[in-house]
This record gives sequence, structure tokens and C-alpha cells, in this order.
Amino acid sequence: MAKKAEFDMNGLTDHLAADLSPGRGAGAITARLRNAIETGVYSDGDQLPPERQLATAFDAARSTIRKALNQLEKDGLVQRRIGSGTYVTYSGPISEQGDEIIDLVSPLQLIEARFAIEPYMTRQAALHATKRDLENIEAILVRLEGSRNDEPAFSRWDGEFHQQLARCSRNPLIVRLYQNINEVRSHAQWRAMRRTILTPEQIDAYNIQHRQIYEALCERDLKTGSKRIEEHLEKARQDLIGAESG
Amino acid sequence: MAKKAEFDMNGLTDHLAADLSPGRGAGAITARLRNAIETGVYSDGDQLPPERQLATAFDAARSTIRKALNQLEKDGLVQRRIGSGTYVTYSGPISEQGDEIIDLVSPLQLIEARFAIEPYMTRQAALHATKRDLENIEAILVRLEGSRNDEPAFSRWDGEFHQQLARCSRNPLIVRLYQNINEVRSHAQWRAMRRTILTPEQIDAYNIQHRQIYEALCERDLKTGSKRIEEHLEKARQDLIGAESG
DNA sequence: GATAAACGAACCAATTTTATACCAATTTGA
DNA sequence: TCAAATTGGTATAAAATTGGTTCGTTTATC
Repeated sequence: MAKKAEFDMNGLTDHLAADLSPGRGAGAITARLRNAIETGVYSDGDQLPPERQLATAFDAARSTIRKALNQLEKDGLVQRRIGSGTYVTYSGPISEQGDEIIDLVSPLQLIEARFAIEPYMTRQAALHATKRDLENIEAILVRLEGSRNDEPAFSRWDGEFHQQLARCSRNPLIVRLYQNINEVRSHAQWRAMRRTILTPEQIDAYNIQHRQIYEALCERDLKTGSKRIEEHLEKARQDLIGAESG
Repeated sequence: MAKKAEFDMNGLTDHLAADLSPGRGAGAITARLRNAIETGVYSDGDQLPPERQLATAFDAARSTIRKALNQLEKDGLVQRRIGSGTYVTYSGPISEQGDEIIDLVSPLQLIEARFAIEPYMTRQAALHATKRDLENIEAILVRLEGSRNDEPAFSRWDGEFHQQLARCSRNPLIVRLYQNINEVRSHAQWRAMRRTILTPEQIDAYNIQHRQIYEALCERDLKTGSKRIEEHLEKARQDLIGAESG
């Protein structure tokens, strides 16, 4: 294919074969590939060039490349899928230093903070939301309801829903405050917990509440809106407590 | 086929296909589009080129482009509307957006934001404040009451009083949120206004409310505490409106 | 010369990409 | 106001790509 030649000319794989004569066996190729991965030439999730292309780049037979890749796969640095490709599964030994605040907040404290701000925020949203704002929320609701069996997607769009609620308040300071909430919220710390809590049934239940909140907004019903967001948060709190004790 | 992108010098999408991206398939296209969005080639609200045009620009089938766009949509960087187009919904990393928040917030919006958070915050404070916390507040109250004729000092200690309330909640996230409030609050923008509002008599009135809030905390009276902070904020709001109209 | 490694080609299985065609919603312009 | 053009959404089958496997040959090393 013409494209392949193009990539080779531009050095897609040149850097791998560039360093001179560190040996010519499968073991040497393993070492060079490992080095490329560990030094970040290929990062986590990246797709390696196809075996046939690596063979050309290393000037080796494909079977030799495969031996090298077998070793890398055995070592857990790489994962292969028939028909798709070979992918890096290696996140460097980089110690991730927490964003201070995130490591200090417990899930319950997060809920409490949301209790502090979201009810009033929702009142303001019901007061100030434009037609366009409501359309955006409607679009997010559709996404949410389509994420019944996709917990990560639900979490993402759930965050977006509440953030949009904040925007509806038309108060930049409130938006800013909720960004802080979402920053903590979206952090990976509680991913495992969410997975146990957010069953498809629970997602359904949350989505019913989401839509009820939306409807209160459409009707400019401040009181109902804030009441329903409190119920929403209360359910979240109860689910959290249940998950911790169960 | 592969030459199409190279010769498409006139297209709007040329810059996208121009950079040599060592990638094949939908994943690579996703990465390149994401990069284009995150580096501001396409800004928030911009419309992306139509899928068919992207296909020719990237020298890929439309379905491949769609896979890439699906991923971007899933990641919330982009939003699509049938018959209309694909639009960027991404306003830079949260950390970068808005030290100019201060300039976007009106005094009334500041009060509203405080209404959102302070009543619940005060409830939490009444629940969690330690003896040491209360002693700190008492000390601040003394300073406040000694600032009857010193408006700048009063403003400073007033901010400290409410910040200490936040700390009493023993919730680092709430403390963080209130730091954002105080950031805006302490800004020089409204200095002149404060000078007109904060007469010695007004300062006395505010200090009476401060001490009442403190007493409610000492008695662990959540309801009264939150009621009094609402009265406190309501007075601030009325004084503000009075100053603006008068 | 014997042995093990590397080579090279052919083929299989799973996946992805491509190429079309048509539908649905929106936008555009007469 | 209405029809054409534009744009995203969906479906399908053929082609290309990619990892997995087998087998006979070549090369290097002892």
C-alpha cells in the first residue's frame, strides 16, 4: 500500500531500528521494543505498528518479531487482538501525586458539599435557565438514558448534567464552585465504588430523578426543583452508606 | 488514494491531515481531531467540517471518520446534530479557565452564591465545630467588634469569620469552595461600594448578627444557625440593593 | 555434519476499513 | 411557503488489515 511506504519514509519505525547492532536475535528485539515502551515512545493504549511492518523496520522475519512480542505480552507490557493490532498496556512507574484536595475528601464529604450548593443552585437554575439551556439538558438526559449499561458513560454524563444545572443559574461564580465539585467527583478515586453502586437498575432510578428535576425546571418550579435535587442527593447518600456497610 | 490529502491544499481541513501522525485507523484520527480541538484549532462552539469532507481530508472512509467522532462525542468534546453539523463543546482545561472570573461576577451574584452555600455550611459547622474552632471564632468576633470605625479591617475580619465557619464544617471540599467565594469577595472591585455601605452603624448591625450566629454554633443549634446566616445574607442583599438604587 | 535459530511463504480467523445506498433532520434559497 | 441541498444516522457486503498457525528452507554455531 502506498501509505505504508509513506510512513516508513517519515520514520514511523525508523527510531526503533535506528540504534546500531545491539544484537540480532529475538531477544535483542524484545529489549529494544521494551525500551521504546518504557521510555514512552509508545504510551499506554498506543497501538504498535503491525508485525509485518515491524519485521521490515527491524529487518527481521515476522516470526522473529512474533517471538519478541510474545515475550512482551508475557511480561504484560503489551496486549494483542486478532484483526486489530498490538496495544501497549503499561502505565509508567510515574508516581501520581494527588491534587491535594482530592485525597482529602471522603465520598460522604463530597455528598455533603453537594447538599450545600445544589439545592439553591437548582432554584437559581429554574429562575434563569434559557430555552437553550433546557434543550442542552434534554440532550444530556437522552445520553444519560442511553447509558443504562455503560457505567463510565453514565458517570460522565451525570457530571455534565449537574454542571449544566450550574450553568443554568447564569451565575459564573456558582459555575466555578461546581467545577470544583466536579473536579473531585470525576476523580478516579471512587471508580470501583461506583461500579458496585451503579447497576442498570440504579442508573434507571437516578435517571428518573434527573428527568423529574428537568421537568421542574421547565415549569419554573423552584420549590419542586430544589426538593427533587435534595431527594436525588439523599438517594446518593443512602446508596453510598449502603455500599460502605454492605 | 493516499495522495488525496497531500494535494488537498485548498481544503479547510488541510492542516489536520497535514501533520504527519504515525497512526492508522480510527484511533489515530480520533487522536488527531482531539489534538486539534485541545490546541484550539477548533474552539468551543465551532463547527467541524462535515463528515464527508473529513473523510476526504483524512483519506479515510466516512464510517471510519464516524468512529473517530463517536469517540470524541463519548468524551464530551463534541456534539452532533442531524442535518446541522458537528460542534465543539470544549472550553479548555478547567485549570486554565478563568482567573478573570472575578470580573464576571456581579455583587448580587456573589450574594446569591453565598446564599447557595453558607446556610448548609453553617449547619455543618454547628455539627462539627470543635471547641478550638469556636475559640477561634470568638477571637475573630472580638476583632470584628473592635473594627467599628475601620471599614477595611472589618471587611478583612468579616471574610475571616465566614472562612472560619467553612473550616468548622470539617469538610475540606466546602473549605475549598468558600475559598473561591472569598477570592471574589476580597477583590478590590467593590471597595468603593463597601465604603458607602459599611457605616459604623451598619457594622454594628452586622456584628450583632455575627455574634448570634456564633451563639447558635455554641449551642449546636443547626436550624437557628442556618436561619441566622440567611438573615445575615438577606441584610447584605438589601443593603446592596439599597446602595445601588440610592 | 548436527542442531537450533531464523527465515519466508502460504493460509486461517477475527477485526477493521471501505464503498454504497438510503433515511431523517436541518438548512438554504428560490 | 416549499423544494433542493446539506448533514448526520443507519445498514450491508466486499475488501483490506492484522494477529495466529503451520511447514519447509536457510543460516549460524558448535
